[in-house]
Amino acid sequence: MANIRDVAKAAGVSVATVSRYLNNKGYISEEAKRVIAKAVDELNYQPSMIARSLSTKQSTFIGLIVPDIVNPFFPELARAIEDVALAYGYTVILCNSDEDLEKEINYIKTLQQKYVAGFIVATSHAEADHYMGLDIPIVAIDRRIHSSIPYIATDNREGARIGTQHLLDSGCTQILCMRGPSGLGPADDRFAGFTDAVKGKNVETHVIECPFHFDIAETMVKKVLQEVPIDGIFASSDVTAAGAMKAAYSAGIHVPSQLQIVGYDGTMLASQLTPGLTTVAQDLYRIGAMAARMLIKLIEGQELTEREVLIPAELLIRQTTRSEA
Amino acid sequence: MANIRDVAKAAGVSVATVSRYLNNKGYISEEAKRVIAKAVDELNYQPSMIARSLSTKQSTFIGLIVPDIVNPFFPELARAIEDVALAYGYTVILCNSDEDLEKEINYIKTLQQKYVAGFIVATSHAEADHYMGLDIPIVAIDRRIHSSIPYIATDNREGARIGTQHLLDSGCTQILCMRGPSGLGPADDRFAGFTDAVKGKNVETHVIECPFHFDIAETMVKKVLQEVPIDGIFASSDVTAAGAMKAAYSAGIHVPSQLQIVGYDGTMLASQLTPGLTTVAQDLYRIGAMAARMLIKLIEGQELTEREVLIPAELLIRQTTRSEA
DNA sequence: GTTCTATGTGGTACCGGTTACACATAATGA
DNA sequence: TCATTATGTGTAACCGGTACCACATAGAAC
Repeated sequence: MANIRDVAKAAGVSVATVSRYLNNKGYISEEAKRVIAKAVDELNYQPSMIARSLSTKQSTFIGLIVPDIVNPFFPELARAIEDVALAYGYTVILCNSDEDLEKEINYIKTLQQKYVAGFIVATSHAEADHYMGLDIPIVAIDRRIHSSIPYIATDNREGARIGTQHLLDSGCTQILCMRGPSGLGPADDRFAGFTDAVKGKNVETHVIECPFHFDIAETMVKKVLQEVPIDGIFASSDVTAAGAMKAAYSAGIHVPSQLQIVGYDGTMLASQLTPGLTTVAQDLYRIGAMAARMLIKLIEGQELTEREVLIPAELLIRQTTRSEA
Repeated sequence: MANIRDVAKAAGVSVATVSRYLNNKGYISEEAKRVIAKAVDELNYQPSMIARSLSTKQSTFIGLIVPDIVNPFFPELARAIEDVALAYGYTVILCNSDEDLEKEINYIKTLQQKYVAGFIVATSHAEADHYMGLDIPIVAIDRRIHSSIPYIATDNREGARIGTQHLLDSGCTQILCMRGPSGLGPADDRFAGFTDAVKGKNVETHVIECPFHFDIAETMVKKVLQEVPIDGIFASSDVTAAGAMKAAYSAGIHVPSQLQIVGYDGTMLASQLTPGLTTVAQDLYRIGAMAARMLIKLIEGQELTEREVLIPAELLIRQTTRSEA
């Protein structure tokens, strides 16, 4: 592979001029541009990003740290991030943290060695110390890390309120709330939204704390259905809602005529279930895209207009609820 | 951040000795090791991978090119690749090609500039020219690129045969095969497996060609159900099977008593549907892990024992089929 | 005519590693 | 005893860019 000196020689100019040409920096005559362009083309020259990074101490890598890409919540986010990163000439590095603090710290260390330009992080650790020291831009998605770190997420509280309200509007009077793990920001927010919606209303509510896991959700709901009469479920994720649907099916309870269910997330899963799952959809793509744009702004030294962005959620009414009021 | 010269100075040795220490190469005295280790520790020194790459022309980046990470087939693959990459000190770069040749070529060019060590590619382009020239190791997954490129996939033909046979064993006599796009390797193989299973048997078969898309599958199956009597469906993906389930539901046809369905892939979706989808599971994690291990072998100059690996598929019997023979 | 500024170009130190080579010294073998 | 080999270390060129600085030249301003 040709290097910049080869190009300079072929074009009969200095490396400095070639470098200026490549970066559109400083003065270059039209004649020089012409002759360099020709040389670049003839030699099929591609500048080495590695050498450039070494020299500028900057790179075009973005580290994306997610708990687990297999969780259907993250691929769409990753996709959005990748799309805008590509548009701006960046490349994304995928890291699965498994919510493991040590693994996460390790990744950050490794990627720092590789000169990543910034991080987009979805994590839930209370300890954010390891993020504070490093002088690399960071944007948090889904879960807030620290007040000093820009943060983008769905307006979970309002989203959950809307979802629960829909259950109310559809005639539910005995509602089960499958809240997510307490202590986890988004899960807490959604639970708060649920509470907002039912407060003062004439409904009986039951609450269980359920991890975002299909099998566990199914088992827990099965048990609840045997013990308490329920005509509506607000699940704080599509996966747990799917578990609830399965539990209802096993118990011979028909959805939505006997039991109505609202999920949360708006993943593909919700649309592909039978019957289609009514869910509170997060605009995952928009969150990811915005996070990427913000990070790139930070990387390129621009000021952020907002440091905390809440994206509204949208209720997608499908077949697990009876929409007539 | 401290560099190697700082460490050398602090330890009172030369940079060459420090470099040898870092790479476990050549002779170093125990005394030198001790004093360097101390300096490294005190300065919290981390070698720059960028500088190392520039010098050695090697990197620890692996490019993973998939059509779309949102397709539930790929996250698990990506996860496996990332896991073994991490174990070997590599980092994976995520690229979505959208099956777009130009985008793919662009990615390859960009990543070459960034000195990636190798590629893992899931693509379906007939033209593999752009992969031939580059002297970077490549491993293909799911879809064969070229005879010269190592390839790992599920034994799709045998998998489809098993899945179809299960339908036969469960008493189906009028089977619809929802085959994938013709010309696409895995889809063709699965169709061949279907044909293997029904050949010479006393069954009536119908075949439709259906892209791996939920809505389209639903629409197509709805139409078929109106036109032909069917008691079994072999879908060549879980997503299309899910579409078929929805179509059956809309038509008031009960699964599995009136219609049995077998999917393909063994994604999360299959297990989270109600009723649970019987499916031919690919060991995605194993495919990914093996691909990564093969690629790393290639990168590190080792010989491959096998250049083509077919991983057996496994039938997961759930509730969309009646297992009694 | 002199000073200033805009335009254009080249030389080269530097980023932070690796490694070929030179040069020691001690131990081994003939 | 002398040649050979194993062990240990340092110097400096090199990887392929960037960018500071010096140095032209030409036209404008005074």
